Amino acid sequence: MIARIDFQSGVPVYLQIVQQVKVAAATGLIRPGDPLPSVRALAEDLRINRNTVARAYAELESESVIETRQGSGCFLKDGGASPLRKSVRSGRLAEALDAVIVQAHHLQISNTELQSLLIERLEAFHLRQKDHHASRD
Amino acid sequence: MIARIDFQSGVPVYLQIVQQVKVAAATGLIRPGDPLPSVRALAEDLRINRNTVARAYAELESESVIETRQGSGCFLKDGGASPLRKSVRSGRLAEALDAVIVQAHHLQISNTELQSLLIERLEAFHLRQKDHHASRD
DNA sequence: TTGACTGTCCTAGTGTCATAGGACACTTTT
DNA sequence: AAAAGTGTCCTATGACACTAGGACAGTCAA
Repeated sequence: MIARIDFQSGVPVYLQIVQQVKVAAATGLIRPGDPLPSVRALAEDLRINRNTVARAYAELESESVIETRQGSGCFLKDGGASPLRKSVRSGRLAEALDAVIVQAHHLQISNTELQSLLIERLEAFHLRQKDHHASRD
Repeated sequence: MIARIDFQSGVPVYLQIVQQVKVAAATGLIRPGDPLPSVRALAEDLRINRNTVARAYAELESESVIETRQGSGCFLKDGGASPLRKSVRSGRLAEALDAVIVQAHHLQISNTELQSLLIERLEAFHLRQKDHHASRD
């Protein structure tokens, strides 16, 4: 199962799918070339409408995360050179980080704690990557 | 001016106001006890409806960022002890960081670059804080 | 008290999200 | 060629979020 939907969260279902596919790609649960579940199959698993899954996949394709081939399915793209310039990519990430910094302030979490937490989460991610790698052998 | 609205972004206007008030509070542009612009005044400045501002302020009050007094106005609260336990607060921040990590992966930005960028943004924040502090003297 | 300010409630219009099902084009397997 | 799988497009519908304007309620100073 590639995704779990939280209907209480208020986050649109199709965006939850988008995010979780990205996580699966980032952790190596799915790899470049791997097929994603078919639109109908995933819709049935999650008990949602085909069109909701289709919308998520369309969004992922527009972000160059996946590739869809009419009639055969959707596949994870290999993360070859991003179409965006480095400065643009850094800028986007900077915006996200700024938001996290503000959130940390209101959660009364210090800058050093924030940095430690980032390292901790990065290590957690690395563990998941190794885990997925091991289960392929 | 405490906020600028981007009508193209797709982010609800009231959430943009919420976020920017939090930024203003975090950087010290406004301080505990300071009055916020009145609902009508800010609405006129931003050329949006009163209720949109009112909703933003209601959201900020529910998060204990500001305090509203019927008839007299809205004021920034002092960041006294958060009602949430430390573990809950760390957990929330961890979720936000996880999202950033995934985003970084798809932007092809390495872990070390991510850590450097965080430090860079923290320093930028610190500069803004000192700047606002100086302009009060 | 009066007037001008404050925030708040109520109702309505507009758009988005998700659901639903039918029809279509394409690919792969039989 | 036929069947079964794939993604895509279309329309309709219901629920909810967002924005907006009018009316209302509390506060403060002249």
